[in-house]
Amino acid sequence: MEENNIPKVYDPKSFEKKWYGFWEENKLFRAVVEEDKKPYSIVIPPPNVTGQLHMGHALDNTLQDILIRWRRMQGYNTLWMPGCDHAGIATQAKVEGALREEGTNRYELGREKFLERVWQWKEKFGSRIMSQLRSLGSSCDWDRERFTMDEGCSRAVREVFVSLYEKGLIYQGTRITNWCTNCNTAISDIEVEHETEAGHLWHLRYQVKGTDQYVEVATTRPETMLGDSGVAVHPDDKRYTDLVGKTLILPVVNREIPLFADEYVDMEFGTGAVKVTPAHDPNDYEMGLRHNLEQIKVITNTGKMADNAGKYAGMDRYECRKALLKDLEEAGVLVSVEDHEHAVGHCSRCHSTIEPMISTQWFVKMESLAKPAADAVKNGDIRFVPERFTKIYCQWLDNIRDWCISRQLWWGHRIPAWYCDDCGETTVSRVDICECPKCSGRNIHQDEDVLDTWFSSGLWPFETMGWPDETPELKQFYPTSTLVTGYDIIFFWVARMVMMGLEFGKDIPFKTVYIHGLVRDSQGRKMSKSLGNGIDPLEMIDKYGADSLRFMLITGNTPGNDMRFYEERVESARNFANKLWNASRFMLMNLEGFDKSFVPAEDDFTLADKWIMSRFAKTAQGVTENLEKYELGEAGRLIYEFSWSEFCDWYIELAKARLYDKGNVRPRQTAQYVLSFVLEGTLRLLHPFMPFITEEIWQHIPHEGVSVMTTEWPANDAKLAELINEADEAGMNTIMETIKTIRALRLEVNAAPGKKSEVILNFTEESLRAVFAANEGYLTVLAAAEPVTMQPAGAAKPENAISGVVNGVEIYLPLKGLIDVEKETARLNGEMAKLEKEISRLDKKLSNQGFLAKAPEDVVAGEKEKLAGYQEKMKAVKERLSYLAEL
RNA sequence: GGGCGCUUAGCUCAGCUGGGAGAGCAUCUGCCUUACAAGCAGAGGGUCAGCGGUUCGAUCCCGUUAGCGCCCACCA
Repeated sequence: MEENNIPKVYDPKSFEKKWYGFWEENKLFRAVVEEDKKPYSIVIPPPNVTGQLHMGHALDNTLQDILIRWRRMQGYNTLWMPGCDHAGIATQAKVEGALREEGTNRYELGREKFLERVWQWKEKFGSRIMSQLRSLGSSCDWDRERFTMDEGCSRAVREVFVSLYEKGLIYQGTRITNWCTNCNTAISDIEVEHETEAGHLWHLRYQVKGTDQYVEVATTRPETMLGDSGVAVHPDDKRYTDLVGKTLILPVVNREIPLFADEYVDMEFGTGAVKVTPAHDPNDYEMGLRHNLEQIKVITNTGKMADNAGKYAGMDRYECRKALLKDLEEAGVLVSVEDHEHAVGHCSRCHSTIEPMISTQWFVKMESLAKPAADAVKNGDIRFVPERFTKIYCQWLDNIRDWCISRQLWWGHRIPAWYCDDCGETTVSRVDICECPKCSGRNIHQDEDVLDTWFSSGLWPFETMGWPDETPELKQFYPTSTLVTGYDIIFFWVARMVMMGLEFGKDIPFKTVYIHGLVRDSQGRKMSKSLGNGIDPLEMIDKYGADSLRFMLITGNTPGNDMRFYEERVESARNFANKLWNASRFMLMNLEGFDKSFVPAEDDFTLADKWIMSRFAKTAQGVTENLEKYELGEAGRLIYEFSWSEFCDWYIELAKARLYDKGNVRPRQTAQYVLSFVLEGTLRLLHPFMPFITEEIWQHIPHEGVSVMTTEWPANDAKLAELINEADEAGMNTIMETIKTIRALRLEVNAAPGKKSEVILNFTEESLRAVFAANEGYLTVLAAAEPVTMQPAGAAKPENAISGVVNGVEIYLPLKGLIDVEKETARLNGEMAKLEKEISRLDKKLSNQGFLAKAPEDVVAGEKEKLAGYQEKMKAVKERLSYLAEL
C-alpha cells in the first residue's frame, strides 16, 4: 500500500500469503517455554488425514486462532499445538477405495505394502491440510507439528495400553459386540447410530415337543432364528407357566431348544415369548449366559449366512430372510406379520446395518476412569461453554459401558499383545518381543488388530507435549487452557481426553471446553459429499479472502448452535474489509506532514476527537469482556459497528475539514493524531478476527514494532479508561441526532443534494447552545446546514418552516417557497401519535405506586427523564401543528 | 422411553445476569458528495410461536401446549 498508488479496492490475494510467510519467518507463532510467563495453550482437534478441510474445520480453527492471537497480544505465553489424526477406519477406507479403482485390494497387496500406501496418502493429505490451515491464517506453532501415529504418540499409546492392562483396566474378552459387516471390524457403542426404521414383526410358531401345542414368538429379524437356542418368557406370565421347562422344536432346523423363564422378558410386548439368539443379539447374549445356552453363530463377519445355516449357507443375510420367510410360510410356521417401527443400528462410518456378533476383542473397563472424569466437570474444574453441554457429558459418563478398543483393521496402532503358539500365553509389552517370557518359545505372533483411533486421540493433550517424559512443555502448558471443538465429538474425544488426562497426565487436560455447532448449508442440511452441498473453504478464501470467511463464520451466531452458510454473508464480511481498507486509504492520503512525535494538548482535541476516543475505549473494553465470555461473535460485532457506524460514518467525515485545511497545522496534526490513534487501535482489536488485512494496513500506517500481532492488546492499557468521557459523548450524540433530523427534513422537502439549507435551532436545554456553537461546522459538513442560527428557547420561531425536535433542541428548516401544509401536518401527526403512545406508557408506569416503590432509583429517574424528553418533544410538535392549522 | 435446542422484520440470525427489540441481506426513496457504488443519506416492515404464572414491570424467569431439529436409550 504505497501512498501514491493505493489500490482502490481491497484485494486479499495480494497480501495474505505474504504476511503469513512473514509471520512464520519471524517465528511469531513459536512457543518457547518461559516459566515466569503465564501460559495459554490450545491443542488443535487434529483433523483426519482422510482428505481436506471442510467448513467445520474452518470454523473450529478460526475460533482457536482468535483466542490464541488475542491471548498472545494480552501477553500470555501462547502455544497452539498443531497436528493430524491418522483416523484409522476412515483413512483405511479411503485408501481401500483408491485400491478398488486400481482393481486390487489390501489383501492382495499384503499388510506391509498396504501400510506403505496409507503412509503415502498421509504425507499427501497431511501436508495439504496443514497448508489449508495456513491459508486460513492459523497461528500454530508449526515446529511442534505432531501426528497421532508418529514415534512419540506411538510410545505414549504403548505406555498407556500396557499400564492400563497392568492395572487390570484393559482386558480381552469374547463377547457380543457391534460388528460392521461392510468395514469388517468391530466398532464401539458410540460408533453405532440408531435410527428408527419401518420394519415388520413376524410371528412364528414353535412346536412344543411331543405335543400339538405351539408357542408363538415375535421377531424383527427372522433370519436369526437359525441361530436360536431357546425361547424365553417372563416367570410371572401365567400363559406360559405350564410350558416353562418344556422343549420346543425349532422349525426348519428341527433343533430342540428349551423354553425358559427370564425376568428380562416384557410380558406386554408381542406374544410375551422371545426367541433367543445368543450369538446375534446383545440381550439374548446376556440371557444365554444366564441360562447356559449354546451360542450359534449363523451370520459371518461379512454378512453372509454361515455354513451351519443349512440350505441358506452363503446367502446374504437379507436374501436369506426373504427365502426363509417363504419357507416358513409354506411350512405354516409364519402366523402373521405386522408393521413395526424399531431402532436399527448403523455404522457411523459406512452406514450399513450393524450386526451384533460374538468375537474376541479388547476392552477398557470404564467405570473407575469415568467417575473422576465426570467429577472434574461436576465440581467445576472443567467448564463447558455453553454450560448446557455439561449435562450431556455427565449423563454419558454416568451410564458408561466398557469400551471396545480393538479394530480388525491394518491402519492404526497395533495392539501390543503377543500370543505364544507353544504355551498359549498372552504377553502385553511396552517393547516388541520375539520370545515368550513364560516358556521361552519363539513361536509367538503379535495380535493382528489395531486400536480404535480415539484411543490415541484421547492422549493428544499430553502426548504432544512429550509425555511420558516429564518435559518443560508439560510443566508450562499442561493442563491446556481451552479446548475448542464441535458438540458431535464430546463423547468420542472430549470425554476420553478427560479420562486419560486424569489417569495419566495427572491432571485435567483443559480448563474450558468451548463447544461450537455444525456449519450447515443454506437450507440447513448437513454439508456432505453425497449431497454435494459442501462448500470448500479454500474456494471462499480465494474469492473473498480468509479474513472475510473467518469473520463470517464467527459472527451472527451463538456458541453451541448450528449455523447456516450463506455466501452473501461472506460477501458482506468482505464489504466490511473493504470499508476498513478504504478508511485506511483515506488516512494515508491525508497523512502528509504527519509528525510521530506530535502529541496534542488537551484543548487541541475537538468534541469529535474526544467522542471517538471515548467510543474506542468503550469498544475495546466491550470486546475484551465478550472474548472473556467466549462471545466471539458479539465481540466481532462490536468492532464492526464501531469501525463502520462510528469511525467511518462520523469521525472520518468530521475530521475531513481539518485534514484538508493544510495551512492550519495544529488542528490538522491533531486530527491526524486521533485518526491514527483510533485506526491503529482498531486494527489491534480486530487483528485476532481478521489477521491479514489488519497486518497489511498496520504495516503501512504509523506504527511501532514488528507486527500488529505482537502489539499489546488495547484494553490492557489502564490509560484507555481515561479516554471515556460521558459528557462529551452525550453532547456529540445530541449533535448527531440533530444532524440526522436535519437530513431527514431535507429529504422530506426534496432539498437538492448540493444545496445548503438554512437551519434555525432553538435550545430548550441552554447548556447545549455552547456545545453546538463550538461545533457548528459539523452541521454544515454533515447536514448541509448553512446558515445556522442558534437561539434560546424563548426566541421567536420561524414561521414558514418545517420542524423536528431532539432532546434539548428544536430544529427548523425555513422554506423559501410555501410549505406543503397538508403534508407537513400529516407528518407531524404521525410523529405525535408515536409520542402519545410513549408518553401514555410512561405516564402509566410512573403513576404506578408499585413501580415507584419497588423499582431501583436509577430506573425510575431514567424513566422520568425519558418522559420529560417526550413531553418536550410533544410540546414542540403540538405548537407546530397549531401553527400550521392557522395557515 | 428419557434429555436438549430452536420458534424474534420477507430471509438468515443477534439480543449474555428482567426496564418494552437490533444487524446483515432483501424492499422502497434520494445521491457517481475528491476513502469506499463492495458506497452514502433516508424510509417502511415485528401483539418477540400459543396459553397461564411470578413480578411494579417479561422477548428474557417458571409452568404448559404446539411445530421443527438434535442427542441418548439392549423391549424381541
